[in-house]
Amino acid sequence: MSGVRERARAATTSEILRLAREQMAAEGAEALSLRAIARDLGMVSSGIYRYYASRDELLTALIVDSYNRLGDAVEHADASVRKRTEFAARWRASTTAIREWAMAHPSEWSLLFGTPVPGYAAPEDTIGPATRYTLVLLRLLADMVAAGTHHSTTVPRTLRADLARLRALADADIPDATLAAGLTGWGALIGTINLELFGHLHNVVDTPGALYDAVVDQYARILLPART
Amino acid sequence: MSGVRERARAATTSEILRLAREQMAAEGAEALSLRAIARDLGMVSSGIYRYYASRDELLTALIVDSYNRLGDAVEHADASVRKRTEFAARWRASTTAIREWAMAHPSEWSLLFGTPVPGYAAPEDTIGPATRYTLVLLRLLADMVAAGTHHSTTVPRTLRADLARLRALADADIPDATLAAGLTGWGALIGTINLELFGHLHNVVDTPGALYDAVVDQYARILLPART
DNA sequence: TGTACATCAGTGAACGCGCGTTCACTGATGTAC
DNA sequence: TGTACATCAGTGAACGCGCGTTCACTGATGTAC
Repeated sequence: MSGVRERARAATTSEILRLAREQMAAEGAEALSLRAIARDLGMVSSGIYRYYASRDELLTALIVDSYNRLGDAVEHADASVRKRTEFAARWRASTTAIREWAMAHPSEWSLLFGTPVPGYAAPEDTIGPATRYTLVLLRLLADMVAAGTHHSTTVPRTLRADLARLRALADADIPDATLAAGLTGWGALIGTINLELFGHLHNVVDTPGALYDAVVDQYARILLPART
Repeated sequence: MSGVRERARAATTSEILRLAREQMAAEGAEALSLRAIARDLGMVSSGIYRYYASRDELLTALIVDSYNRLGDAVEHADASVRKRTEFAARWRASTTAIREWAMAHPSEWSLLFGTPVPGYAAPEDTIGPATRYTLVLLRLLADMVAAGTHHSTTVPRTLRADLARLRALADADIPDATLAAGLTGWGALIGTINLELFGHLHNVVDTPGALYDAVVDQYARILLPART
């Protein structure tokens, strides 16, 4: 039987995650404390250990959960574009979803894309969820290539092995030039959001959304134009 | 008189900074502890307060110091290109210097470009040093424009006020399109370094230097080409 | 359907730890006359 | 050049704090017969 106990356990487990997210939002990702979560739960501090064996394990759960939420958001945004051949619309929808998720969940974004928590090493479990939002973009590139888009930039030779691996991950025959442009775009998107969230645009750019849009447009121009 | 006392004081003050940097390198930027620094100094913990009034003040000093070191590195790299009209060489030298500094001082980079320390608000003193490395790039743009380079991309209207302010900062008549491309390039450079330093390229890109070079080249193509 | 036992969520006390900061002090270095 | 006083670097003890984790426990929920 599934049982009352099992359901209560699941409920508490996800309540812990919820409170942890709430606490991160208030105090920052590194200030996360098992004792504080227990306090919020109305439970004695040692009780948490029925659910997570250590602080690191909770941290891993949080990271996996956050990557999955980001993945959900981006997948949903891409899927919401009905005509799958409207590549520009899909690009805009997916990339905009990334920034919107970041703005809505800044502390979770910091957990994923900010300074790694000192002493914490992400286990393998995080890899799958971490690639979800990137796979949306990779698939978009693959669809574009299948539809005849191509790029002709030369690519540094040393990058080729890496690009071959990416190609395997995407499971589609995306040319090096396209993949390389995708990678640099990835850095630009994440970087622009980081600049904004980490305060570097204060007194520099008052409308960070417009700057992000400019980046999105710039890479749209690089990635989308040439067809045969 | 300058005096022995004064010189000893200056020596200790910068020794504290040196030990703080060393500690950050070992333990991460957030683990920085006044007591640990005092221990390393062979001084009782309260002694530190003769030199820095609080942890925040030491943090500020560290940030200012790090920005200045980064600024030194980038300024020096740009200045090392004799022919000031070799814009491509200057661009490559300056941007490469940024990544090299980051790789040589990862914890200081995290302090500057990673998740802000929770509860810490950077005071005004940090602004000047923080802009030094960006001013190198802005001046490069200004020199290019003065030599006849121009860009024709359309720029989001909302960004124009921000760009006007940047123009004032650079004290040169750099067109909106050029400034906008510079801003997106900024995000791409910082973002690519962050991806590398924060571990996102593990199992994705084995030669992060090549990826960074690709970004540098890409923005060289965007920023440098068209002349009249 | 009822009883005997096993499971396991949550308790409460304790461990050892390191932290930032304050405070009254000592004793050496510097300054004014 | 010598003395009297002021400055100030560094001491040592103490404050109150919060943390992660362990451990033996109680009592309610679930399971097997």
